[in-house]
Amino acid sequence: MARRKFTSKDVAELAGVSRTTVSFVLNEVPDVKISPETRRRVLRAARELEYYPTAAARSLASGKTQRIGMILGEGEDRLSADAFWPGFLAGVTAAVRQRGYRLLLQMAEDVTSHEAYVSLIREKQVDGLILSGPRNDDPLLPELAEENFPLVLHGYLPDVPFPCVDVDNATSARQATDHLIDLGHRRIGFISNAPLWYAGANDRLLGYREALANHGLDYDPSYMRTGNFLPETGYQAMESLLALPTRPSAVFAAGDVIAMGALSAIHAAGLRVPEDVALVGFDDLFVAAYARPPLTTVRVPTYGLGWTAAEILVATIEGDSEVASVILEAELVIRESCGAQAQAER
Amino acid sequence: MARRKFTSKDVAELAGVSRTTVSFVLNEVPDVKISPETRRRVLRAARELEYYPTAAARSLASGKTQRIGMILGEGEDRLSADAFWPGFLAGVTAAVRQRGYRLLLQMAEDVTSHEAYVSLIREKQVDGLILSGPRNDDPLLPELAEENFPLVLHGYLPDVPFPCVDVDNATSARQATDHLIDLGHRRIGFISNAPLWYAGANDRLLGYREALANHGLDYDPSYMRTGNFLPETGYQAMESLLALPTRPSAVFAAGDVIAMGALSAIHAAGLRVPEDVALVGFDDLFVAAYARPPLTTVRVPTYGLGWTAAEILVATIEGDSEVASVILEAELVIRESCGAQAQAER
DNA sequence: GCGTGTTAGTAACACGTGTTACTAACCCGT
DNA sequence: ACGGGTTAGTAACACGTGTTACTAACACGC
Repeated sequence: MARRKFTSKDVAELAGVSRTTVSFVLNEVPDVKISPETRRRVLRAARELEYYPTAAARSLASGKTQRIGMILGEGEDRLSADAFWPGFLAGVTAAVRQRGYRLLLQMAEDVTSHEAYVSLIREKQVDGLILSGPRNDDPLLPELAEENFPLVLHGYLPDVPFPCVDVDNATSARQATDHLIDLGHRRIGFISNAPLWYAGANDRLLGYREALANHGLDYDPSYMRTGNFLPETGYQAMESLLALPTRPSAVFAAGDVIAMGALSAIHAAGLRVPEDVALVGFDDLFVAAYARPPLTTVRVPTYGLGWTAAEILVATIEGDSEVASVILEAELVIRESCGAQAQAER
Repeated sequence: MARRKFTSKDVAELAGVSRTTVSFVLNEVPDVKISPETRRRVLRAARELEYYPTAAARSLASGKTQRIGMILGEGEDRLSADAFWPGFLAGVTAAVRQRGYRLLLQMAEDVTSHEAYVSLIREKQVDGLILSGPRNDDPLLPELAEENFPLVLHGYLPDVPFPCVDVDNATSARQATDHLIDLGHRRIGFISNAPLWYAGANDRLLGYREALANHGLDYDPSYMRTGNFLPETGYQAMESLLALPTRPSAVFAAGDVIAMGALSAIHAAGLRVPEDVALVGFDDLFVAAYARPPLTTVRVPTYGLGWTAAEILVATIEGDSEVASVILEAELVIRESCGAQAQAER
């Protein structure tokens, strides 16, 4: 059967000191005087017994859990299709571990029901929370702000009292659209990656419109479609764009999953990419590089976003400083679907 | 500032009962008599104070954490590329949540160092563990077995005393190869998804060889290559296969990521899929359906695997019964890269 | 009226740690 | 020799819950 679990009391007895001393030594409490000799005895005893302090007892006594929570707010169908958050999660776990924390992962079927994370917070399961894909109508956010609960949002929201971590969606979308315009396109369609009440989706639309405006092009709403995470929605959106009297010569699909659906629709219509329709995506998922043709897209530093979010959260928890939102750079990755390479060869 | 956190003592006072009674009522302890009247008073008081029991205190007293851990053992580079585990993780979280548990996620840079999860277990952070991609030379496994620590392995290992959850790699690989043979191919190459000391990778090779043997075909080692998770390794493997004096007419790439790399290599060599080289993958990642041509592959029920692993683990923890390993079915998904559709149209 | 159950509830201990307030011993200058 | 400061360490309480052993009140059969 399971061998006996040793407690700090056992360590204390073996080392011939009090339990208090054991705690002082193992936690390296500053400003407390312990002779090198006893310190050594305690460490040796702890090692000999393979002593690990019980997490629950430690939490209870100290009020800290050394855990942070992360809520994935999107539906499960999206999760399976979305290659975004593996990188994000990898970044979070790496940063969190380096700082001596652990990660509690929770999925919420829809973001509106915050049932998922109130209990996490109220039960004191975690010291802080990373909230991914939040909506600003969540009534719990102001309350948590008032309590000074450590919270970091992934996905920028205006007018929230929490630090946000995100990519500059508007600027990146503008650059992607600029690129298509520079290649000579004038009728450029847009397919959003998600409904526009997602701040990120809306920002990408704004960047697209800004690029048009900067080049004296009118924004024509009939060239705009909204996707909804899944490739099928991209397929339908592109189908409908291709059915227009004068179809766009290029399309900016503001998400690679959507772009993959759009790509299928173009091929299904018997058209070629980029000759008949140029295409640019967003996210640089794994799939983008291996599409036919390889997809020009905006590379989002998922790992960096995760790492940064976790860093900020831990800093907030430990009161290191006043931390603010961080906006990371995204980079346009030019492959073949936009037609730039073909044009360059000419 | 943070509003005062209420304890069960506060609930007891408000309801005019003892703290013990509060505990009995809220935990619905069986075989204990509480009058409906007081039960109602307690529930009302708890609701009024928005009482949530503190997780740490509960764990300490009961010895249960209501948490399970999960270790992702692969390198981070693989994680970013791999669309396998989002589905798996979604399945785990869903099952776990339904059973009233939470999920602690931990990444281990390499599987051999079990440093990552000994502390999880010894600190009693979790009641049980799901280990993904384990190796059977881990010296800690026998020790944990002796302690009866609840553990479920994702990825089948022979001769381990723990329940495993996996897909039947050998059978599925055999079926995939059968399919190519049925299409008339005789020179069929093989590229593994990972080094062969991964049990899963080796099983897929065995299935491939079994199919050859069943049809009276010789296994020719010069047609075998080992991939290593990343698409580049698939690219190189395929390049080297194409350079053979008589190149294979079909290739079974035992992982979609590898298959994508292989696909690139075939195109780069100026050859067509499936006309010049037929290709079959494994996993049915998101990318498979959107490759050009769409990839014929083996669909692995990632969500189901995750769900099942979690179910088994919780059952083990709660001592529900003696549970054994579960092998789920994988299904061959026929698209275009194998050439079956083209052949059917003829 | 009296033992025997049953009902409804409670007092008290256990869980394993962090941390504050206190002390005993020793050093040192005068 | 003696007060004041430093060193090295400890006793005791706090954290918030689960749970066992106990009791007071009441019903019931005879």
